[in-house]
Amino acid sequence: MNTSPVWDPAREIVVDPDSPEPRYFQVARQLHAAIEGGRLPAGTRLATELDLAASLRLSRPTIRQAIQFLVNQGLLVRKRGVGTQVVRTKVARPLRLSSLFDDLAGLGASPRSQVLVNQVEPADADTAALLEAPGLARVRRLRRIRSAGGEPLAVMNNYLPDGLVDPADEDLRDHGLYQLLRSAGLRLHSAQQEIGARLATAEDAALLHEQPGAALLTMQRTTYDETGRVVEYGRHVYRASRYSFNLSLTNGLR
Amino acid sequence: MNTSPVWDPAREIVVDPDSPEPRYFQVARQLHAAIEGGRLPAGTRLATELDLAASLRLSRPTIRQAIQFLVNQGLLVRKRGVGTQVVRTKVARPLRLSSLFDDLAGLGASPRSQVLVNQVEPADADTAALLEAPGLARVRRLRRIRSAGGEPLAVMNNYLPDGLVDPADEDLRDHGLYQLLRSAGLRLHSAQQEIGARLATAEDAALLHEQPGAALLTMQRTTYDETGRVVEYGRHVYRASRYSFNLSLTNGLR
DNA sequence: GAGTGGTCTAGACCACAGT
DNA sequence: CTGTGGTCTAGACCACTCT
Repeated sequence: MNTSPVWDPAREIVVDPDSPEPRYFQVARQLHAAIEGGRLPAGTRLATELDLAASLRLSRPTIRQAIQFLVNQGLLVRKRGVGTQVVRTKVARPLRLSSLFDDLAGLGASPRSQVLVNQVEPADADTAALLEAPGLARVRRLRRIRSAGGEPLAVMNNYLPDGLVDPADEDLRDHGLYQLLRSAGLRLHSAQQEIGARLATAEDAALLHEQPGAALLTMQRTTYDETGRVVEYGRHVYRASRYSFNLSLTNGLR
Repeated sequence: MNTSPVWDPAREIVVDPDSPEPRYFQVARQLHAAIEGGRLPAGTRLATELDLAASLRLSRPTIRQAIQFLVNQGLLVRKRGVGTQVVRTKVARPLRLSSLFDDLAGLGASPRSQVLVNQVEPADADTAALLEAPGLARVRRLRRIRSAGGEPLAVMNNYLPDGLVDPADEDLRDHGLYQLLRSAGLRLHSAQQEIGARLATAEDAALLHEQPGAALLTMQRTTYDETGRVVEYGRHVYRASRYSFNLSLTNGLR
């Protein structure tokens, strides 16, 4: 017995064949909105692919493309012989490679950066190795204090190959580094992160309004673009009393 | 000018149309192997989709499905009007939802668990809330010390709804919890993790061979199955001097 | 203009789940 | 058995990139 309701989308989803937006994406977007908006509650069974295709006057592959898009995001689950259901998990967003700035902005915490260092320097061998660019002559070094609500949260140190971006201090004050990199036309592809912990030194403590010996989170990250170049290397410390890393993971669970 | 070599796969990829393995997957698997094995070096341009289809005697949509599969994994990059290239990043695995046990086993560190608690208890209101099951009467509680190379690494506390699994202490000693859950037929779907840091209490210190006040990493995780049920909630502490979290992220970079 | 991936169609047969 | 999603084909036209 299956008592789950079946949702008929034909009344709610409208596809404009003349729109430049792909039809599969129009369907996926409106389906996504219906799920997020609660009009398609968790557990709802979708109409079959053939029914959807008939209702929306699209071919089945197009419908499948739309559904697959949402399955990849973890919003829908398909089972052969059974049907397609809305996943019951509340937040099913895939893990994003995000920056502290984006995270805080998403929370409405009005993040700010105080720029301590923003300059191009000769690259020593260690730094060049971290950027995986052995012959690199010059690097841009950034050192910022990130605050929210008037309280310091983190000290962030970044190294970038010279020439990628040339941000003014004001840019860094109001925008995340990732945002600036994307604006410069870079396509970020992947990153390696290492998250650890250590005790605050006297210098950490002074910058972060903590006591020496307080618990700090550390994060080191190397970010790559599509061509495999290192775009940025960062070493950051966060006040454990005021910050933690939150990850939403879907798919590929081992 | 484009000096990138173009790889002709016809010599290396063999598709058996009578195999139960889907054809698109046969192509994707062998392409994946060629990339991992170095026969398809980073930066190589693939033959066009039409050429591949002709060479392998498959239709273009099937070829596209194979390529899309690897694009989703971050191994290939497609650009309209240009072509498909092997990504230059070394490690482009998507972030996996993995357990400490899996991580250590992958490193050949021969992880072991000492089981301190493995029993079913009445569920109090707080625990039921953590498992998002308000009426829950009984929970299984686990408390384990995870060690590798004779040194303790972490103290792990888990809560599971009663009835999902009934592991013997020996199972827990030699297998990760995720492994046991999958063996029980559960399909893990997503998880929410929070990573933080704090100082070691006297109890932490005794269990982990650390000094009180040492830096510890903390991780809390809620794991969901496909139907949205909470499968497991865990609160763990790790010795920051001997452990850190390593994440490989691809796609969805913000 | 030539070549590439992006989208779309209208079918077909198969594998699996539930009855 | 019926219904579902999974796979596959052989075309078509469009949008973008580079020359």
